[in-house]
Amino acid sequence: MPATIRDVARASGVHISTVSRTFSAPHLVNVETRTRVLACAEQLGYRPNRAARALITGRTFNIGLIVADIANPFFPPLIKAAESQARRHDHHVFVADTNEDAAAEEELVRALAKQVDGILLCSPRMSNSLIEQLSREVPLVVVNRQIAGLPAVVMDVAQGARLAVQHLTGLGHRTLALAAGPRGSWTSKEIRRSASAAARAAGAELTVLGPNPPTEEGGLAVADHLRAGVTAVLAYNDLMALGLIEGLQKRGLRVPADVSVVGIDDIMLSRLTRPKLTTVATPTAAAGRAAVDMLLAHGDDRRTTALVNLQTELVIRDSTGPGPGPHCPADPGDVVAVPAPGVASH
Amino acid sequence: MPATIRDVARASGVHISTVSRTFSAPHLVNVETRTRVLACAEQLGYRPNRAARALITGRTFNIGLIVADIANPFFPPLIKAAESQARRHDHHVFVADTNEDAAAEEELVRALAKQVDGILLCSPRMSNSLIEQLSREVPLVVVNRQIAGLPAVVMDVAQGARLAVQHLTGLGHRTLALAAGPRGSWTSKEIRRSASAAARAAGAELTVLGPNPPTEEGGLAVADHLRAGVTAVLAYNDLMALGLIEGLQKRGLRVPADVSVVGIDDIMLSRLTRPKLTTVATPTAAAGRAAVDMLLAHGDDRRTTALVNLQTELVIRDSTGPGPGPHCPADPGDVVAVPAPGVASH
DNA sequence: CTCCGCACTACAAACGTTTGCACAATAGTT
DNA sequence: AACTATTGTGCAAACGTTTGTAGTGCGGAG
Repeated sequence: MPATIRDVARASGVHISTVSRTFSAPHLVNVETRTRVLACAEQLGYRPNRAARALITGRTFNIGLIVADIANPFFPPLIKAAESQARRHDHHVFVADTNEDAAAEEELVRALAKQVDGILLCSPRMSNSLIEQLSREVPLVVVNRQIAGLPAVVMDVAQGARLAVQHLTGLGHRTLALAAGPRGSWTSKEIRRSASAAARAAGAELTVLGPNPPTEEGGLAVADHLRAGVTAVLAYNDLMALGLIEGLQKRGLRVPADVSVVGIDDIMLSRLTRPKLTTVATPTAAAGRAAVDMLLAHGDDRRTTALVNLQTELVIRDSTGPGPGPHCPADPGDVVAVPAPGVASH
Repeated sequence: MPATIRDVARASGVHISTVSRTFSAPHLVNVETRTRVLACAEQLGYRPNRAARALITGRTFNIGLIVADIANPFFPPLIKAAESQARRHDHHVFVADTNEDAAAEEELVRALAKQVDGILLCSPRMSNSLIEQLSREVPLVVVNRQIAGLPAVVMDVAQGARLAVQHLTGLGHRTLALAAGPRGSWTSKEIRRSASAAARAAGAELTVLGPNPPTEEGGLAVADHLRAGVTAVLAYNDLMALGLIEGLQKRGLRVPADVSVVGIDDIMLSRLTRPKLTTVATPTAAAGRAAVDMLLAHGDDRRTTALVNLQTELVIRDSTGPGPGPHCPADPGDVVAVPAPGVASH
């Protein structure tokens, strides 16, 4: 029923190859035949069939986007940005949700592989080796994970975690806890590493609680396992931080009077809660755009296994306050900006 | 480079058609050849090329999902549910975001049409007639809009709005306002109609403010235009309600002591804010599942232009309190349950 | 006048599948 | 013994494109 290239050819009295070229290589066809063809195409409502085109060119003009959990407010801005950037390159986006399940990730990558020109793997929970193997089957850009030899976009959560810990120790907190994220999360490892180092450097104690599911419930659970004496907690993400606050308040502790809480991500949510959450802002939209750009540039120049490292920023709101120790203002110091390629230009 | 059906045929010493049938009609091929073929396929890492299959069968095993704004927390649970339901039917999901723009909707439907077996159009802003026209080009299921003759899944926001208004008038509020949603939203019209009727029935006054963008900012703006004397506001959605509360507090008004606020949607967010939001819960996940089921059943039996009307529910939390008038407990009355097909069975 | 190059277009072979049809071989009826 | 089913497989056409190659007609250079 829908018009094909053949219908257009018949209507305009040319061969199908001429119609094809009218769309894919206009400069090769005489201007007056071209306009005639275009007119017929327009009138018949002809739209090239991408499946057929993909079959012969091998390019689908689709990209896959695999996330751990769409319902986690961290992802939608990233998805949205990736999508609009993809559209700018005339691509469409398949979104898939793994429910934080490593096995589902592998299956989805394989299922999507044939239908897309490449896949954005966001916050993967798979092993590095599996990711490397998959990247041989389909172009891959990894987001929120750094793997040697693979193109990746990461947010500098290490820097963010350090700033957060410095902020807390600067406020006089000496006994800190880290509510870690899920097993398999590179980000969680980074945060742990960096937060531990920063605490040690400031002469504070930091105990790690976890792994936890990166959700409100995960944060709630942490509240129950918090040792007495802990006066400040850094959470793997905002959702956990909010759950944690909820849990602390349920137990009669006040935030930030009794316990300070810092999140990571700066989801929209965090501006609306009471107290407003102090958090490490991650540039998720920029990450989405940068990842798409890398994926689509990848074809031109496959050697470039680039790494984009996006700067994070500490946003101080109302969930952190002075601790028991001496108060010394944090040193905003050595923040290093690494602009994302393809982001600056827009 | 990737193995094709031909490679498998060669390896297992049969014709390609036999390989094809091994996957698409296993009962037609001898069990021992079948196992041999499957073994070869497995070993070669063969995965059928969906584009090629789509070309000849006309079925892509993909569905499109078009939403107004992924970053609006209302949508992710719907997307997630739709996706997992689609996967249960061996389908994948294209997600597209229109940025609340009617023109983008049309373009996206057309662009996706050839790549999918059908499209879920969520909260469309287009005109009815345009939607009807598009539904002739590609199978469509509309979510959050009721159009005669088209399959649709709607949430019974009319009922929800009525319950909300009854709740407020029952608390003694006499001067109400409705913060309307965006132009072109069927849901907003429904809410307006129903809320007005309910207010009239209770002898209360209800003024409509809007249209507004369905965002936090939209709600913030409404706070500035609120007439003195209004003691209760029903918002088009939770995001606006939260923005509204923010705005009211900025102006020194307390919620619910001075003004009561009710939202619609019950996004996760609403449980975490202070005060916790009283809201009309909409079963978004059920809607996503039901819509997918309708779309995929649609092929079997094209005559059934079904309508699924999902029940909503008033969730009373902390953002509503007594008004100036006499307090009379609301009548929970005539709540009608319309279970979604395909939901009950899972 | 001939030959070359140029601009344009037609032809046909692919891309990886599915599927109606024909054929062979086997088993079951008369 | 010659039939008819039945089962399994091969053959080839189709799906809607792209693209390398060949062919046409033309203008200009020699």
